[in-house]
Amino acid sequence: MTPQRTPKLDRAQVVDTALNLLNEAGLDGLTLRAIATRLDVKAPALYWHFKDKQALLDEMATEMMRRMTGRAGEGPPAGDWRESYLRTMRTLRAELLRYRDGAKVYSGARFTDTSYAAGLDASLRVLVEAGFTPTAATRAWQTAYSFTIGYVIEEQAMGPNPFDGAEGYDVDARAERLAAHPLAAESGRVMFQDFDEGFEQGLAAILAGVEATLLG
Amino acid sequence: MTPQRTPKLDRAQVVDTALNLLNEAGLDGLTLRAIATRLDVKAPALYWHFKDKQALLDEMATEMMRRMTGRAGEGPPAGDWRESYLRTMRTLRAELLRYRDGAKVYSGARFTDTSYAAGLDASLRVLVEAGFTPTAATRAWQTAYSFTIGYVIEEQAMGPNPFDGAEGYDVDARAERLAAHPLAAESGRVMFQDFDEGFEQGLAAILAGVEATLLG
DNA sequence: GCAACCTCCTTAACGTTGTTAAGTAGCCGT
DNA sequence: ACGGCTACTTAACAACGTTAAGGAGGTTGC
Repeated sequence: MTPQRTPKLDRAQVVDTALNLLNEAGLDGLTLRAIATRLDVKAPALYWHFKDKQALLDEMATEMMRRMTGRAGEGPPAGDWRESYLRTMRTLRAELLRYRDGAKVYSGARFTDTSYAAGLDASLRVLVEAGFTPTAATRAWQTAYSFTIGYVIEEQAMGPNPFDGAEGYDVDARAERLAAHPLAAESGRVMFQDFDEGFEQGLAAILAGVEATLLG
Repeated sequence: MTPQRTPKLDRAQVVDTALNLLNEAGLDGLTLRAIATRLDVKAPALYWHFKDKQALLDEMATEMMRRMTGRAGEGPPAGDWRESYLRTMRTLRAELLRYRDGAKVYSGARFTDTSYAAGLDASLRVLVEAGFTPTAATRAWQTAYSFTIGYVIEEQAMGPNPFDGAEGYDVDARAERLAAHPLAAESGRVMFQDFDEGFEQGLAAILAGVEATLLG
């Protein structure tokens, strides 16, 4: 009589639904009851599959990471280490941007398995084969990684929201408030307007600096 | 008879108490009721001074920023732009590290006034006077800023907690799990062990890269 | 000298959240 | 046919952010 309910529920299905809901409702709207309703289930049912909400968030972050490393292998093989390095970080940013508050969810979580290790290992190996010591390769990776996370957090907090139609930070109003500090006022237009360019220029600078200071 | 209650309560006092509580109880423990109890007041009283909890968090972030820019002017005057750039970011990191979950609180908030503008303007002016265009100066600043925020978020999530005695991420256990990926395994020891060095090396790389790619 | 008023707080309560306890329908092996 | 596991439901709890209503205490107007 009831239309037909999916007979079982598994972790992957919960995670997928939660990621979809994240995009539509944001991190605030991502409640266990809302997720459960989408799955045609009551909230406590989720506790059969996850220890608590944080475990679900951790699994969501892990799934984001899996999709990211899955995507990193696509396309023509990267030429030198520079191309590989840029591509890894661009893919990371793109994946974080695919979800509303993606960077916040991602940075607040711990991975639930070691599936990230293969991708990380491959990225580091490219650097080591190009002449970096293992330590220097790690520092190079970590530097661009931290930059990307920090950048996207700011971007998702301040930029226009592609999921609902929310406007971004009002840079003109900001510039007016800061009229007494012309450089600071103008900088808002640079920082909060073209996020792609800001990311690319920052990443290019880091690449150049890593090459100059960390490559043996 | 009662020991003596401060007769009035003002925003600054609330913010100061909240920042202290943040260090002792963490972001999870930072509830309006807990803050109010410390101030010898009931929770709804806080709504007289702040529109809602986010407004209090915004004010806390603004206060952190004020303490940071206040501290940035100390010490001998910076020599060249490089020293100024490094000092600004080191001060930012140090201030974020002074509070438990400091980077999370800071990055999730919007400033409540324009008091940050003077410090930002000064930092940018140093760069412009050194030959950066205003746009390039902004990008240079933004790159190191994003890196610092992202780095400290990771640092406070994974590192040992100086406030309670919580141990950091178990790097040896991690290395064991990742035995199949030796570079990834070893990288954990580099990334999660000496956070000061990781920050300094990343910042040095960014400085060099910014000089090479953004300085006219 | 008293009433009106504003400031700043309290008491009480509401709706929502994550989470736990206890029970139950369906299936599976024996 | 029966016990037991799996996967859920119903009911409830404590804690949270927040709002409504009211009250104590000083200040002002007349």
